[in-house]
Amino acid sequence: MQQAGSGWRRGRGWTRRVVRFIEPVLLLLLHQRAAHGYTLLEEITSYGLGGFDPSVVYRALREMEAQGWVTSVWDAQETQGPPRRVYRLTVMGDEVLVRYVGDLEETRTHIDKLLRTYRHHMEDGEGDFH
Amino acid sequence: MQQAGSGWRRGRGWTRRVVRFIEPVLLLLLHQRAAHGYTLLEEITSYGLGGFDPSVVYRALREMEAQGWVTSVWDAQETQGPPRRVYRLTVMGDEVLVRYVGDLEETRTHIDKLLRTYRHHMEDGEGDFH
DNA sequence: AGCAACTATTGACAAAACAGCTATAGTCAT
DNA sequence: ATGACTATAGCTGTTTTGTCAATAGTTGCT
Repeated sequence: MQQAGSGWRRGRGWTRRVVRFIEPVLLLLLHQRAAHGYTLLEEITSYGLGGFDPSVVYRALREMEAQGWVTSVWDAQETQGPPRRVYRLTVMGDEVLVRYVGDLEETRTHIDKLLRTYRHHMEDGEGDFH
Repeated sequence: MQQAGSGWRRGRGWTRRVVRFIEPVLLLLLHQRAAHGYTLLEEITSYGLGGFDPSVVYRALREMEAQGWVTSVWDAQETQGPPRRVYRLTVMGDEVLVRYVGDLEETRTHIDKLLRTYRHHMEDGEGDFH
């Protein structure tokens, strides 16, 4: 417990924002189209994720497959590089995505409330510290 | 790794939504007014937190005090029950709150993007699974 | 033929995050 | 005194998450 600065988010990786955010993001991307791990690795950057080690994505995919949310097959067409797995959403994965969406809507509601309360409190002339 | 149902959020506690969400919530509440741990424990429920063990809140408060974000004194007026600590935001805590707010705005942006993409994809007639 | 660069995947490890349980203790009403 | 309620702190175990290292196929140079 060091006292460096205000201690704001000391440490390394801070790409994470919401608990298990990578799962709904991957499910959504696979909901749109089947894809390889490497492709997904690039696409998740649009959701504020990424920048971290590829193993994070591959692990998430493997775990989701173990849960039955996605299936994978080796890509038939050997485009370039080693054989790649093509991940595809299952019906169960589709259901999980729906639940994740509902969950994230709730999360957004709470974040919104915090942000609104903060701004509202600021406007009341409490902007200056005590 | 069990296969119970779709495995949706199996386990115990799931009050958590955003990483370290309890910290900005506590900072915001203390920004509004100094308070006791027990009071805060009740107030955080409005932000989707709570339902968990009180030790979670007290631990968070102690850690934030160690970081210098809050200070505490024993309450002079012995209202009822054992002596209570009154927590108060420090200037540093105020700064950290500002950064947390910015961080949460960014988080909300990403959640919004996911939710928008999902709905947009649904409207395109992809509502039915494959 | 050899090697670097790129694509792809997996496993092991370490640290951070987090909640539950337990212990302690003061006050108040019965 | 005893149980209920308020209040705080310490310990422990699990989950989550990120980094590093290992393996390996393909392509393009040289």
